[in-house]
Amino acid sequence: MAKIQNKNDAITSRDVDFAKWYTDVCRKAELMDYSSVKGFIDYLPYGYAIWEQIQAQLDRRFKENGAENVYLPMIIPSSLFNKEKEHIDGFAPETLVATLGGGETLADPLIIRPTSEVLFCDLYKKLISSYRDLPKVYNQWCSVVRWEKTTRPFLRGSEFLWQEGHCLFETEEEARNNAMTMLGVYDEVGRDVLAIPFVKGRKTEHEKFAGAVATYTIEALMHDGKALQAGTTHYFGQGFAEKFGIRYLGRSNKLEVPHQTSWGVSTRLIGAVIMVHGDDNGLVLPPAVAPIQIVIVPVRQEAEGVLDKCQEMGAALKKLGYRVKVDDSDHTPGWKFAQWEMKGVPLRIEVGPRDLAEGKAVLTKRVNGEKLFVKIDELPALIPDILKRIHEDMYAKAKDQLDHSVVDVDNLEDLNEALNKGGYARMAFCGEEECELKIKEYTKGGTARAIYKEEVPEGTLCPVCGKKATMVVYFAKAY
RNA sequence: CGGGAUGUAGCGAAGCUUGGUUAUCGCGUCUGCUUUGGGAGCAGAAGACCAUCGGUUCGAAUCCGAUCAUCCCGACCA
Repeated sequence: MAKIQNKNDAITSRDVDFAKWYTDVCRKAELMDYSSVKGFIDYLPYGYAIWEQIQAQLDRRFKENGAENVYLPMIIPSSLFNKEKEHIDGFAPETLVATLGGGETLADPLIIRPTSEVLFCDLYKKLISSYRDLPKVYNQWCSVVRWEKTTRPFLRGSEFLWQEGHCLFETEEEARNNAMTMLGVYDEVGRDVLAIPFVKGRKTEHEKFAGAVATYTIEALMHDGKALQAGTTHYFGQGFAEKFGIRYLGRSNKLEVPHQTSWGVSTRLIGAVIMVHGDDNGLVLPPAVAPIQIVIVPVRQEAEGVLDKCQEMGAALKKLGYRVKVDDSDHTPGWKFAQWEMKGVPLRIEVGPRDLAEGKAVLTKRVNGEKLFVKIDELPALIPDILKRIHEDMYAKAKDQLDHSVVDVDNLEDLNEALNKGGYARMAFCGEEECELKIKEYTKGGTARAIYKEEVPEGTLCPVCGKKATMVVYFAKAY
């Protein structure tokens, strides 16, 4: 029987206080710590290792799609930043600006990048002169700073780690395809790596990125019923390129302006993993990003052969490429079980004298507590399938929750009721900003997350203004 | 940025109303012995400029002011 949990180690129940549960998990799974500057966090090894796994998975796919990595400065001269009016109107309120250098006042204050559109434009202006220089598919891994008013670990920080792809193409078609391709990459990483299903689609005018022609998004559903924007891709048209004077000599010997895209995901994905999969025992990590995929816990490790067997199994599994930890610390087995559950390790293997005698081991899946009794000799051959099943179970669980949350409504009262329950509600509307703002006010925070369909049956009216509806949109309350 | 709450050892708290020797307790940590299949037991030990700065006072964790940080609820955004 489970003993009474140590009060100090217990985390707040998910259903009692979801926000508290979230921060408890972040702290107690040792993902991060608060730094001494508001909104800036210390990434601890276990949390950073998750990010490294996510990075590796994304980076490989970006490169498969033609991306090359670059690194641009973290500061932008304000004179340069101010070139694109629509863009700075979106970002100016949340920039951090350096005004002193070496104790001297800077004539042109330096903005710590909140995003690097203008730096990429500045670079591309120098690099592009012929259609032969296109396309350019550059990506940057870096951190950006936005002076946020309220912050939460991984979900919203004054500084966050991300990647930003910035690309130039000859034609609108190529550029639009790139925005969709990268949205597909994000969606795939969600499905195959993070075990997170997304709602995806174009953003409404009101929600789109400052300076973009079109913004596309992937939106996840958290366990508390709120949506989380997990990544966006943008088609910029030629707006930025024109402002920054990027031109090239085209195939017909005329000066042309390239078509531009950008795309990004951030450490917010870590927050999504926590809030989609986590439970009252702590973190639950999908095998593909877990810093430790398998933890081996010896039981009565001082007994003849137990620890040796564990080390031997650990070494064998490591050799096969798995991330394995043999916990030979002198805590009790019960403590270790609880500890590694807190940290979300997908698979636990227990080996004790009894198992040893029978040549077996006990396997426990973090996602559902399912126990398997397997022969130690057969273990290496069974692991791939077991981890695959864990991933599939996690995805199915999340997909089920997402699918069950979606309801179709056709008036404001039903929309409000649906959004208060949590999850997504689909409703036709006209797409006008004014109506979107009214919806937000009426539902106390409901926003358009993504466009579900770009067309509606003949005669469908917007429930807000009564004019012709033009689209069906996923609405939700969001982080 | 508005409303609310909080800040005392690595963690969680008591003490503050009504100022007064050496700041209390639990967990964790360290040492030793016994333990080990769901957060072990006993014994001993170490660990705190009471968030920061300033003020009131003979004397401040305690009263006053400012600042900083964290959490929650709004408004704003990845």
